[in-house]
Amino acid sequence: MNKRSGIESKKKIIDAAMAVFSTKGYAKANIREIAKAAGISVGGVYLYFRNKEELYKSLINSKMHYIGSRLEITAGSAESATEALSDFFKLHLENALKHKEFILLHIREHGFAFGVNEKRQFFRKQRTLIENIIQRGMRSGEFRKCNADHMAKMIMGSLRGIILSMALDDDVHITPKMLNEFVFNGLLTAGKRD
Amino acid sequence: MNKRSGIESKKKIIDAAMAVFSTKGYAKANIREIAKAAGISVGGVYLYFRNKEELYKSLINSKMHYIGSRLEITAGSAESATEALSDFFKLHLENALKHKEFILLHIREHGFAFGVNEKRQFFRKQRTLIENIIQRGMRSGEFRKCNADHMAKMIMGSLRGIILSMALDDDVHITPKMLNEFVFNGLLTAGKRD
Amino acid sequence: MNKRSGIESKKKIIDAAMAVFSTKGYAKANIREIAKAAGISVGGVYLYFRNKEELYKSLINSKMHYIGSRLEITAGSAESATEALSDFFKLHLENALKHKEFILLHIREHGFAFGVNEKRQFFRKQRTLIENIIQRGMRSGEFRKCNADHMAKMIMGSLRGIILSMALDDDVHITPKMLNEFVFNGLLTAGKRD
Amino acid sequence: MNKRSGIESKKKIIDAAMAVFSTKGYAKANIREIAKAAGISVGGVYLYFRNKEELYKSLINSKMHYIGSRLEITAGSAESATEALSDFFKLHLENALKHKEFILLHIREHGFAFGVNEKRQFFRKQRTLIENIIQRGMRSGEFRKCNADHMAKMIMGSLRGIILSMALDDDVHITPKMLNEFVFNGLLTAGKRD
DNA sequence: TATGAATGAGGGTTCATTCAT
DNA sequence: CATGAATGAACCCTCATTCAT
Repeated sequence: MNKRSGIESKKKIIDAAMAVFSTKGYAKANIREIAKAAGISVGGVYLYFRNKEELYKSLINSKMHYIGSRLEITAGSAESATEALSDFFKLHLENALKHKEFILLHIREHGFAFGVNEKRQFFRKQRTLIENIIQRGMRSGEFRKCNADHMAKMIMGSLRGIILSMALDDDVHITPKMLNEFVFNGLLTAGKRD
Repeated sequence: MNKRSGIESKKKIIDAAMAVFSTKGYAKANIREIAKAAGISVGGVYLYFRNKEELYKSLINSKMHYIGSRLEITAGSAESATEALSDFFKLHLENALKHKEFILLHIREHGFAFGVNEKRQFFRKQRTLIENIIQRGMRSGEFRKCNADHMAKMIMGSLRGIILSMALDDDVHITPKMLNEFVFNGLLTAGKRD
Repeated sequence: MNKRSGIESKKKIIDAAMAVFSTKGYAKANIREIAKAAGISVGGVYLYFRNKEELYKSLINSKMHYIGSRLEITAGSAESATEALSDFFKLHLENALKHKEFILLHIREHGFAFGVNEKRQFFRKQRTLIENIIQRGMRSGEFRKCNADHMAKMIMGSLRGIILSMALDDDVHITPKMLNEFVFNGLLTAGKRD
Repeated sequence: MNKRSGIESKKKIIDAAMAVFSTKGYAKANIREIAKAAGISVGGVYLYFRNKEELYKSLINSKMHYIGSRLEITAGSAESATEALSDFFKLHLENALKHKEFILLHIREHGFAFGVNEKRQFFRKQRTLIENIIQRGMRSGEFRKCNADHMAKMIMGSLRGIILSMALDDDVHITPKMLNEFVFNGLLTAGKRD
């Protein structure tokens, strides 16, 4: 019965839950293990979270807000669309490395269970960000003419997939530079492009 | 009750399991429901599969082999690298639409539970396919010089992510044409490319 | 895993549940103990009853219907109101002895938990029966003039209390004859009555 | 926080416990709620009562002694047995209205859990009181000859049941006058009595 | 082959009780 | 005296798995 500040305990639980949930997924994760990993009793978990679902949702939301806010802030301060998109990639890849386990959990349970709407919103927001950058790039002549909506969807999808690959496959590591080159230049030789 | 051939029963179970697993995920799916959906008794399932895990793995493998083989076969018959890659995309996107529920299951449980190695192998095989196409394209002068390994990883990642987006987000639908344009031409105006 | 007929198992559970519930009350009774007493596994209980509450309600209802129906049937066949009431008492006291443990449970949880309405209805029905007999008795001149509604309530209350006493206090045993004498004659000497 | 005298706190707890226990029954009542209702901390409860059981027993005993003593005192001062019994009924019915919630708790948990002996003793004492009154009445010629022990048991049982009905069924309200009439005169027309 | 009743370990959750402050 | 975070045993319920038929 070590006395800890409530905030400290809550934080410990969140960290432990993150580890366990992302390793096992929501359904297979169990409270006993989370409690143990947090160095707290089973009942202790229920002091801070009403139930398993609440704990999970709280986890997802807080992390998503944290990441989301960081991504938003940096988007505006770029000089050109190219640079903005480049920054966007850089941030996402950095985040991917930093929150690898969250990414896994996030993707794994996406579309299932709860918090679906929050997740969908998160991705949609990111997509809108990209779309805006693309339109800016087309206006400034940096980017070729294309359907910004479609392009944004593809780029966001690609980013997601690349991040997923990095999280899942140990031998995949994509740097911002590589990603830039890929997205900006495409695969064809200059002369072959339409 | 009804005498069925073993193969018939097994097939029914697999189909039912696919539906249930992809809807609920591995952990929340339960044998009772699968049996019911297959029109068979609970015990009947255990006549064909040693346990839940076995059933799941068998599912993943059979589907993965089926899809994988179809993808492999068609890869060789293209006239140019550009066409080969284009075909590859087309096939994958078609598959994605056709086996949407499998894709979801596949991604959801990827990296967790069992069958991880089989899944990894599947993706690696696909990556190698792409890598070969890229090298062929570079030799023929179709594609610009780049690190084929890196590029293959990025393309495979992108493809995965785009397929994932299509499966998860109702408002995302990417056509082969859109994907070609994106991957081949990149985002920059012709003049801006390096 | 002894194979029993479903009905046999269900009956065993009901008997065991009756014993445990009436000994401990609803809240303190636990499924493990009921299962054990029924010679069945915990999960087995849930094969026949959706949950603890369902088991309890099923118990109460079936028993109440059984007892209620027996009481109803015999009420009509009496020659006089005196005889009818006398029969009514006899039946209730017999029931009390026969279903002692149920009586305890019934009273204990009355007004609490679930099945309250069913219980209330049961008592109200009994009261109406008595009221009818009283009115018949007053019409025939057997019974003195009184408020039938009030009288029925008092008689039903008395009966309940006497049965309760018999169930709770080991040294209380009331025979139909004693009860008749009490209810019919009252306590006063003949000359003192108004 | 607020310094209170121990006695004040203890009283608050007892009142709160009475309310909660009688609403939910012993098993479902919980200390947290009692503490809250008493405006005291959880730990505070344990300063005055060793545990839940102790609190409950203390509750029952104090209330029972209080009620019991009031009933005893008034019993002696009656001029006739008829009046004594009448007073007895009046007091009990008054008590029933005044301590409705206690009655419910009392009956509900009677025969179970703890404090059984105290409860039994309480009722036995009341019964003895009635028995004495009956014998006095028979000696004075007020009451007809009967088995005083049996009669006392029946009267006590009836009283209990009537009080129970009043506590449980909203539509039952018995006045002392009604009860007197019932017990003293019985149901039969004067001429029909034996 | 096929059935489905039966098993029992294990998971989510509650709550009486303790104790550092 | 008083607090309330922490504990952990015990409860209800689920479900993969078995096996007598």
